[in-house]
Amino acid sequence: MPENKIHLEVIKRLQAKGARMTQKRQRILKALTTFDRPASAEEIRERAELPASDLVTVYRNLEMFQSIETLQSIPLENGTHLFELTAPGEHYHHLICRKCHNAERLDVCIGRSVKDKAKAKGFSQITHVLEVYGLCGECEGA
Amino acid sequence: MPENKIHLEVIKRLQAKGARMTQKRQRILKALTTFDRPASAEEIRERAELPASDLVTVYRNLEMFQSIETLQSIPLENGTHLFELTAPGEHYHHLICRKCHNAERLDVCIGRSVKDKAKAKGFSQITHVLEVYGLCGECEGA
DNA sequence: CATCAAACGAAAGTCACTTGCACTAGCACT
DNA sequence: AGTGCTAGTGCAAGTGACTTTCGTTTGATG
Repeated sequence: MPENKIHLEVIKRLQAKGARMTQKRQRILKALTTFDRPASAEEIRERAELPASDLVTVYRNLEMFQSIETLQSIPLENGTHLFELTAPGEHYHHLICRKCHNAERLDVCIGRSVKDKAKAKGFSQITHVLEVYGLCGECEGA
Repeated sequence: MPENKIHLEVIKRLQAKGARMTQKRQRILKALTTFDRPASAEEIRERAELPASDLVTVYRNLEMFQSIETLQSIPLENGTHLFELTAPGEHYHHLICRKCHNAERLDVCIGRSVKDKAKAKGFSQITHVLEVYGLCGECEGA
């Protein structure tokens, strides 16, 4: 999805929630579009050229983007997260280097069968996480 | 696997690492065998009848059990973890209520295909996480 | 342009987990 | 059984990724 279209879709979804498109929000969104891999909150803050004190604003906006289903949070093994823009309502799975945090998408998804199973057991509001961790070729030697 | 056999297997694996079977370690291991679902570090501490100040010992032992591949750490959406004994070298996937943290095992595993893909991309020491979150029937109403 | 809730900013708080260090206790070897 | 080595423990303090509070600013709407 081209950056421009993402932008419009986000605005539409924000309005539907009674939320606004502010300057900071735009900068954070724009920064997100420049990454070719999932990034940490701190990396996003830097890329958006916001001062360190604005990390709180970054977190609040990441939460907002998640709530309108255009951002995905990817858990790392140490309990922290990386973030990545998604097509509205979509999500992806990744192969992530546990050292350098480089990540690429994996074309596996077990969403359907898993969702059916969970529903059959009386669960609602079902989400799932599937991430693969390892050491990439470059990090293995070091 | 019966509790007794787990115990022996754990001792064997500890010895292979030059680690000891101490009293605290035994209590924590025993406590782990009494859960029928993954538990938090704090729950494990209580079940092992250790004082609050011994939470650090619990964490250290959980780490040890993970290193000998008899314990699995299950990430929750909020960045915390639940822990569960496993058959040596095995791991499981779960359907977890994001409110009450009740969890049951799911008989899905994508380990093989995922591992092959990751290896093909030059990764080593590959692990993966697959967890399904939702609201269970009981928690949905509340 | 006025209004007013959404968003922001600074500072302080939370909480799961980790670390440093002095003390204790398994285990191997007499 | 005793002794020495080193893993393990206990306490206290530290870490770090978020979260909350509250007064101020700002963007959409009329």
